[in-house]
Amino acid sequence: MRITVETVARMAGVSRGTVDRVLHNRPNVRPEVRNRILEVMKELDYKPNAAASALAFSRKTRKVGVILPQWKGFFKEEISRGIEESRRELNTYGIEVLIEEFASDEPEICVKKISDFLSEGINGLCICAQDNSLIREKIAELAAKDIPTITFNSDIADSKRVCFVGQDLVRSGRIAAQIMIKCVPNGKILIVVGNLKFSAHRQRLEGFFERMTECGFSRSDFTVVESFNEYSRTLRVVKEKFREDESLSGIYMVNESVAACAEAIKNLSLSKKPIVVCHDLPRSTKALLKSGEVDFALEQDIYSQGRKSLQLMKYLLMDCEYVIKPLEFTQINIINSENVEF
Amino acid sequence: MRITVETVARMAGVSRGTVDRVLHNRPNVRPEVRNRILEVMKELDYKPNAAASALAFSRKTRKVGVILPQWKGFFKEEISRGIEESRRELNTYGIEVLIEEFASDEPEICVKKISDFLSEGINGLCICAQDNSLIREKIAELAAKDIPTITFNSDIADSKRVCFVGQDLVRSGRIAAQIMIKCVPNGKILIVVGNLKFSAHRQRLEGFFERMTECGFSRSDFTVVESFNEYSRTLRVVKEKFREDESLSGIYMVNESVAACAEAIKNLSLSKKPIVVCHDLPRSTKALLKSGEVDFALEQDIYSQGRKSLQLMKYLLMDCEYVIKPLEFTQINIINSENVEF
DNA sequence: ATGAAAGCGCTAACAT
DNA sequence: ATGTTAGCGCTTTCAT
Repeated sequence: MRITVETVARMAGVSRGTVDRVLHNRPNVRPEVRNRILEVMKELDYKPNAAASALAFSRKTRKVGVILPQWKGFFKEEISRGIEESRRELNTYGIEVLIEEFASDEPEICVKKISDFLSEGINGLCICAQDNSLIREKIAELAAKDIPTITFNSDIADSKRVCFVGQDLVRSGRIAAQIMIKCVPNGKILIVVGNLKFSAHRQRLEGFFERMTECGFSRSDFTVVESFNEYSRTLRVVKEKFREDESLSGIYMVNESVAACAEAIKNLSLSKKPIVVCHDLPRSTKALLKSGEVDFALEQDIYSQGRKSLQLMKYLLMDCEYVIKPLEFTQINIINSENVEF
Repeated sequence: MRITVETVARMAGVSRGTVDRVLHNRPNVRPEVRNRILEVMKELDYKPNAAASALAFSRKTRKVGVILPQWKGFFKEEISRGIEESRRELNTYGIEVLIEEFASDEPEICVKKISDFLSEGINGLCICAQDNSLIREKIAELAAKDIPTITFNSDIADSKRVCFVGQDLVRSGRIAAQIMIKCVPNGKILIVVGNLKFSAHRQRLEGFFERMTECGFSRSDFTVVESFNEYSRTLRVVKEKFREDESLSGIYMVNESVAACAEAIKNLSLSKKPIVVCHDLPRSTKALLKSGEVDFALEQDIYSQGRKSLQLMKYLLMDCEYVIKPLEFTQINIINSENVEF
């Protein structure tokens, strides 16, 4: 015999309605009755049937808003794929997913979009946006109305968000360092960082230096340059640095212009190609791994980030017992020419 | 308005029952009616509600048998964790999961267990067992009775199984080679293989040599020894080889005695520790990664293998449109000291 | 504070 | 070959 709410209700001498109230920590149950039901549930090892939950829950429809930066290309595709996959599942639960994009340098527009969502009556928000005080305040406003926010891919620190879903940046830097240590045990390393104003880039560097220091390297083993994520500038500075110092035997790319770095190295026609470690895995980087111009890439798994944030939102809306940590880190995969997937 | 079987049925001027028949490719629908329904479904972009499916499907209960080798320790724990997680979900679908273990060197016992499952009336089988003709025949017998079999972790080649869920062994060897190439660009490499009679070990070696050759290495750059997965023997041969040839600067471990290799190297107190690349990630190897005795491990993700095989079995039993490939490869992760999880 | 009952979308048995 | 109908287990009004 299967154990259902009915079984529990009968055993506890109450109705299904009351059992349901206990199951979801809802009010209007006498404490003694609540305890009795809790005991029966434990005794029978009762587990609610997720399919039945979903179906019944779907009677009342809810809405979740998703805000994305108006990017194009790989990042957009991957994050959309994750969102789309979850959207399907959430629909099964009667949760509608609304998606809006905004130019990442216009936080006012972003806030406006959130306001619009609010008038549409959203019950939760998933947002990928650069840290900004206007947005931070808006999240506080939602929180005051009991509308949970989840940030993903890029966190809005110290905001009233429920959690952040994304990469552990410091750790990703440490992983990169560890790879470098094994491939370049004693040469000098060039670090090309996009922009030291970006906290994401700073955190990666921090992790990288942290691990390098633990392994006995010192600051003098590294040369750091900022590329400001511009192709031509990157091309130029990388070439310059290699001409200045022939002993450079590794490059760590903490920036978005991986292709420019690769190009620079190609142009230099060095006697020994330096080891290249970079972050993220757009199609261009996949090609560079295959051609051998990049040796290792650390993947963000943007797809999972989109998916997981909506998934967690679902739990939130259904008040499941699932415990959500403030930082929900996604896996960091090490990719080389042999385990890239196209 | 939500699009349900009802919507489709009305639009096509038929009943829900007929729509359901079309949805699951069941007989007794006139071809013209079937086509009309198919068209309406496409037009409305109808997607069945998974929760409702699961719930209704669960009315009739089915059974799936799982056969595992009687191993202890890490492998067992991980595979069980995967099976257990899926078991929960399958229960939601009214699918009962029966689990049996057998000593891996006694295929007769294994066949007997399958027979027992058969009398219990299983509707599908997931099996992890070494390739063996007795088992292969048994799988054919099940197939004749329309009971699908899925092999996982270790395949039973050329059998009537629906698919194999596990690692792409050749590819895992290639990934190992690529790491070696970057860490040991011109030293010699010692390859410690468990047993050349194991096709799994041979396939990994094949992939390794394949990639090495592509990159200009030749057979003379490698020394291969068989360890027969015995601790003391491994310890001895590894020491021997290093004493014979001081230029060895990398070890590729295609065997189960990673700890023995690590021990050997420690004992030798070489001036420069060789780079160590190995397969699988039991707790002992995690510790060796942390301590720096092993540099890279290629993870099998045994957990996912257990989970995925039951997941696919569910699709099979529900005749979903999901397309199952004969080889369902699981991800191969590269692990170093900084991305191990304990 | 608790109970009763309707219904979520689908499947399968039964009826036609 | 097709239609009708009774649930699957849970949530949520509405009564009491």
